[in-house]
Amino acid sequence: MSKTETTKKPTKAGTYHHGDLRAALLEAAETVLEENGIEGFSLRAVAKQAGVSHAAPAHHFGDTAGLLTALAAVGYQRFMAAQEARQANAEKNASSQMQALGLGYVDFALQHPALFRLVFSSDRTNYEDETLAKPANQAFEKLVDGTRNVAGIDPYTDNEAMIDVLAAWAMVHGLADLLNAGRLGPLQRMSDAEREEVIKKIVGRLRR
Amino acid sequence: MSKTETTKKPTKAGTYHHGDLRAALLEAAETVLEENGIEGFSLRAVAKQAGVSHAAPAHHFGDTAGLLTALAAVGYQRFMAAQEARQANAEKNASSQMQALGLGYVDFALQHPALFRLVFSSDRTNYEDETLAKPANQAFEKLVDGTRNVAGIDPYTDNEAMIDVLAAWAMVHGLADLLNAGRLGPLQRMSDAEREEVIKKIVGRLRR
DNA sequence: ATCGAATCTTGACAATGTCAGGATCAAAAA
DNA sequence: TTTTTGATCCTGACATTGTCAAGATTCGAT
Repeated sequence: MSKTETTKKPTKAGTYHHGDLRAALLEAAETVLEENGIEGFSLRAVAKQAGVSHAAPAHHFGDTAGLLTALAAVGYQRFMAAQEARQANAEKNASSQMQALGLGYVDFALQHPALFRLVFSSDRTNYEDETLAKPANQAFEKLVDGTRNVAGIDPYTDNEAMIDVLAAWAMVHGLADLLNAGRLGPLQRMSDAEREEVIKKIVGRLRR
Repeated sequence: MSKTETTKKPTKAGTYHHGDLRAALLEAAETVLEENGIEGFSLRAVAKQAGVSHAAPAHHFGDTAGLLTALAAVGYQRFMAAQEARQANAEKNASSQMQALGLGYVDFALQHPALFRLVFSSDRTNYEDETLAKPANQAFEKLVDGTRNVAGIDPYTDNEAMIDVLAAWAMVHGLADLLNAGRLGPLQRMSDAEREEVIKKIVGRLRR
């Protein structure tokens, strides 16, 4: 950014070294992913979007799986941000906060469809990588916390409460994934408000 | 099969024309899909597996999306077969038959993981194609029928019953998808019998 | 028996992921 | 200040992929 202009300018910034290419590549990757979908994702398209050579990403992420793994970690930030936004606008009692988690889950799927697939249904991410496993566990912990507050019991010590956790996760995830896949035709064409009411009713089928 | 052996033998059958290449390609495609996963799926690998030239599939399916769409239709046959197998071994009352639908759903996901993804979470299938839309609707009708038998009301005329349909679908689909993605660690390492008990408990959270 | 259409092959092209080797730059070492 | 070392980024190459065009082969109807 602050470097003097050199003769050749292989990058937008005019410097041979980019400065923060890793972050720029992640941003470009998110753009390419949302535009082309996960099956049309291309490493070279990411490089072009970032204005660097086609082999540049390898130095920061290794291969495609490495880049997609790092991008999935970013996806979890978007995911938890969507949930926290819902929680901030919801009443502070346990059950409203729990419902907000579910609505945020669906929000994320609808606002970032390709990222949602990358995070939850891709073979090209490596969950053994700590940079991805950590936010994934954080997101799960939010669900466990919410359930603990509603049920009044720690799911890690009470099996029935852990069943509640898994049931809530499965229900909301299935709803989000089917919506994302366009498999719930009538729901897709509703207004946001209408759809939200139906979603609340569906999730309301979750009882003990 | 019954043709006389010709001099050159570009195909396994020894004939220039294969006879039923379309079916052979579908079979090969299913093999390649389960071996390489959906993201490693390759048209040329399918052709090689079937013993024909790399461009042969185009004459029967157009492009990759065409082949995958036809393969997804096959997937729905596997899917409904898994459900019917469960129903055949279940008690004949409405609620047991409904539970069997769910268990068959999960069976399909675990027995055909890549096919499951192709059917439910792929951008490369065309649901406007009648050959795919038809079995998809058939599968949905099985769910509607099951719910009608349990609730005693037609979901197409009663909104609450349709909510039941969607809730059951979302719950079971989410469970199957998360299991398929390996995101439910503890459940994965259980024996089939143990896992089935937990699954029944989770789905049991579905009440009205 | 012949002709047209369907079936399948061969060859080519652009695009892709990945690797090897070289160019450039920043910052520590001298 | 100069040198050096390692990180950063580029160029070029290769095998693989999907798709198209054109030719070869076979089937079926006339």
